[in-house]
Amino acid sequence: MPHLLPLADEPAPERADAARNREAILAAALRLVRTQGVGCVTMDTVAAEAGVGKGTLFRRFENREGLMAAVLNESETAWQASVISGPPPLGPGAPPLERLLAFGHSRLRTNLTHAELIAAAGHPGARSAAALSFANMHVRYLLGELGVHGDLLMLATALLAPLEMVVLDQQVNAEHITLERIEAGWDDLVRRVVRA
Amino acid sequence: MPHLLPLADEPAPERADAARNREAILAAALRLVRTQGVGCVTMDTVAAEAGVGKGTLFRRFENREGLMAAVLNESETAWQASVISGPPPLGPGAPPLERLLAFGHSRLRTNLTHAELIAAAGHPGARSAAALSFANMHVRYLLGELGVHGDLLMLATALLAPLEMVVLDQQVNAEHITLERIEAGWDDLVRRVVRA
DNA sequence: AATATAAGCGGACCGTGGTCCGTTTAGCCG
DNA sequence: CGGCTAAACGGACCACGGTCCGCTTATATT
Repeated sequence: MPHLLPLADEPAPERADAARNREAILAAALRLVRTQGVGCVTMDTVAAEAGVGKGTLFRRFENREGLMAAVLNESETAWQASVISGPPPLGPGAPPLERLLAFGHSRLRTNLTHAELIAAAGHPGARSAAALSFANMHVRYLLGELGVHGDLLMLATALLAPLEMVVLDQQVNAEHITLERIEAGWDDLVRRVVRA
Repeated sequence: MPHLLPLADEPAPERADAARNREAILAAALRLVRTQGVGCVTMDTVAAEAGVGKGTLFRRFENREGLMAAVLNESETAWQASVISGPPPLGPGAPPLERLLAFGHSRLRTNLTHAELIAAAGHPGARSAAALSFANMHVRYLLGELGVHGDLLMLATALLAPLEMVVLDQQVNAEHITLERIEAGWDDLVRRVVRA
């Protein structure tokens, strides 16, 4: 019997070898994505590169999408940090409207930069609500600062939606709309929503 | 040498057996989707059900997504018809704002209804720009009627974006937001954009 | 009707994502 | 330190999407 009773249901601490493997896999995946491009990274390849069996890989990361989501998360985290505590106008210090506009532009570029990875991470449900929910929370906060009234959750979602890759991809790759026009369009949308 | 010179580059008329097979495949796919659900419909199954070889199937419909897009298209077409020439407020006859609101609600329900199929048809780039571009054009038209000024293409895209399945799925399945709230949120968005 | 030919056909084959299960090992306890 | 158990491992195995290529057949032409 264990000395310390498990409080609530802790997700069971990861065994040392498990942790080591998780890191090895993530590192391998990151390396391969960088060198070969997302498309060429197969699960077998990653397993080989990480020096583990395929089974291990699938136990740590539920499936390919999960692995890609984890890889994507590396950069996502850095981006979130720069939103929370980076230099203005993206970070704190600038007036709310400027911050909101900067946020949109930054998100736009970031998404476009990681387009392949985002596609491979698939369905946002899989890539944890985390990313999406962070963005939503931040926009909601800025809308609040701007004195906007109404259902802020919905409003934030509406502002974020046109920045989703599904939409962006269509605009950029099928309709050949320039980045500038998309940015301008988004700015316009924001101004209409906040009635500035 | 042919009697009639090909004007421009006609896409070469489909051979009779080819046409027959295309229909057989589509019918089989439709039947299977209805009875088994989208997830259980494999390409082999469809081929078998249609009584054709796998190769044939892949020649007619580039890939699984293409086939699903074709199946989806059946209902999509009917929906488009009801938008263009159905009864008001969705169809013509009602004032533009009412039509726009009705359009959003209808689109919302339709997307939710075909959620699985839309996911299986994947990437909107594949499911031809057609569907998306029809919706965009219609919204643009209604915005024009409403006397909205600005980059209507972008505005229409912004209004359509929150109705995309990626967004809806997140809201309904992860955040458990009610349909009514989503509708209300969209109505609010529309009113802000058109400044009604 | 006979012939030519390009379009179409089908199913063997392949790569990749994902599962399963017999074997190994980390962590704990006496 | 030796033994025990649950967790983790790894690679054989499977299913499904997608390709390839030798054979068949619709259609046009005479």
